[in-house]
Amino acid sequence: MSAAKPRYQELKDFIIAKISSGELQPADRVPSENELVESKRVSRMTANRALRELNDEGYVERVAGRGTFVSDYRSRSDLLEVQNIAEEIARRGNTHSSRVLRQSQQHARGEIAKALHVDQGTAIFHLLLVHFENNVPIQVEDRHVLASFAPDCLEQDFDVVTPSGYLTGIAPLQEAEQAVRAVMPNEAVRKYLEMDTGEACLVVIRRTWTKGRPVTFSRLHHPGSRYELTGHYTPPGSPRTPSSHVVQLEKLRQ
Amino acid sequence: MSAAKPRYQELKDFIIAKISSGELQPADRVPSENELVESKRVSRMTANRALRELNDEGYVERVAGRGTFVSDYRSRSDLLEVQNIAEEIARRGNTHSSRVLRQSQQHARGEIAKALHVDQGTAIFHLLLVHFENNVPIQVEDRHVLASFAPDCLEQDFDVVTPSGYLTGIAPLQEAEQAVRAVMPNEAVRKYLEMDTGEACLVVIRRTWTKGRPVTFSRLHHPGSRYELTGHYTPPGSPRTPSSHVVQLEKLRQ
DNA sequence: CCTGTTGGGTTGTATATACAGGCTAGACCA
DNA sequence: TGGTCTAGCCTGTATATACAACCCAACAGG
Repeated sequence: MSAAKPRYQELKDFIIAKISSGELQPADRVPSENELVESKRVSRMTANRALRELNDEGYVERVAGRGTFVSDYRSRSDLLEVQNIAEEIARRGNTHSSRVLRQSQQHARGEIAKALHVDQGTAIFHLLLVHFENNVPIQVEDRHVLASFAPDCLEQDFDVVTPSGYLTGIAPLQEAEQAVRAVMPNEAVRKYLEMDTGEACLVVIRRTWTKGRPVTFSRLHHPGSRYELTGHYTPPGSPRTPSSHVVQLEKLRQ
Repeated sequence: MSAAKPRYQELKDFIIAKISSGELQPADRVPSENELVESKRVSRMTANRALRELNDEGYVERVAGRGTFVSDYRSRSDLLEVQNIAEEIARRGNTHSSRVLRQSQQHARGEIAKALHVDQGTAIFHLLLVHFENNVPIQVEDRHVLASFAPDCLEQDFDVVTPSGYLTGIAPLQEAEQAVRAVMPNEAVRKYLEMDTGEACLVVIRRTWTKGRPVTFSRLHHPGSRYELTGHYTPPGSPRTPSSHVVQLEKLRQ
């Protein structure tokens, strides 16, 4: 039922389509609220909501008294929305594959128990994976999953892991926290990623949540020379309302 | 003129205050739209806008038919909003100081000219700084500022840099892009940060914008073992509307 | 030529009203 | 006792209307 889409959302999509197709370029003028009222037969409040949300999301800039203009906020940064390594690789036109190095059931301890909000000793399913981009090893993933969320893990053969980055039975990334740190890789990671000795490693520590509970805890190792991690930072009080400050500095727990 | 604050914003602040004071705990019920209409004497649309924006910003969760509830989204992550190293250090109760190692005028080349959207050869003011936390060197900053935005830089003595992380005459961070990569530090950085050989370095590449134009380009070097960079990732299609996915993986330009 | 005014267009906010649809507790019935 | 139904509350959306503040260009007067 496509009619279920709210009209303000249809308006937003209409304008986003014009921007992403290039019909509207950065700094171009976007139809005013009253123009949308006439052309799209909506009330001014509906047009207002559509344009305001597009402003909040960084697509356009609104200036009281002048009008609404396409923002170059998004084009300033060529950040891509990357949900997982497989999508990122696909976006580059390359092929993704992965292989399971180890699978076992373990008991949660220390950092992992804490991250998953469970007691020490809770059953955890552990996977060690390598992801390939065009058959070049590009990421070593160390994934810990709450066994209660993946009860059939040990029975299955994970010779090929689902490329979208989640195990069978686990919902795709709905929400995730990530932290990055620079470390020197251990022997195994260096071997699998074919890294030079002395080359630093960028480790993404990712925790995913399902229905309000943490269910996976992963360490994603990348060759530091090949990848970087980027984000966007908008301090509070800046013109854009959603608090989308994103990249932050924190002291490591000692 | 404090009366200039819109009523929907006053409503939002009122509820945020209750949440941050602890009067409202996660999963507690937030007054419904109609209750706010009565108690705060606003129209239902105004109450709706306040609650909807609080939902978009992750403070509350709304369920049609049941009500509005305090979210634990923010308490899940202990991320801090960090605008600059000085604020971060102050937040920990430590004292920040910094020292200028070098100051000079240079000409923009390559990466810096591109980042600042200027032609090769444009005048650039360059600073090399060390930041200290309780007199422990903790960050080496390599800052490039458009000379046209800081015309009096060379005349001044920057023996102590303004701790808020900006030069005299430059507005504080209004908007910034950051990228992170793991590298091995060069001799100077290693020396100033008192790092071990072989210890990786986490480099934040930061570009700040003022009035829509990039004005500074910095490299912030941290000892990889002491700091980490964290962010929050919310994939598109997730319940919260603002596209605040923030931490992303990108291939380095080769 | 310069300056001050004014009018029309634009966004920002606020209200009153209306209907649709989800959810739940309690009434009601078998 | 147990299942079903409904009234009432809640959010989600949409419209019509109103006023304030802002911006800019056109115009009038010195």
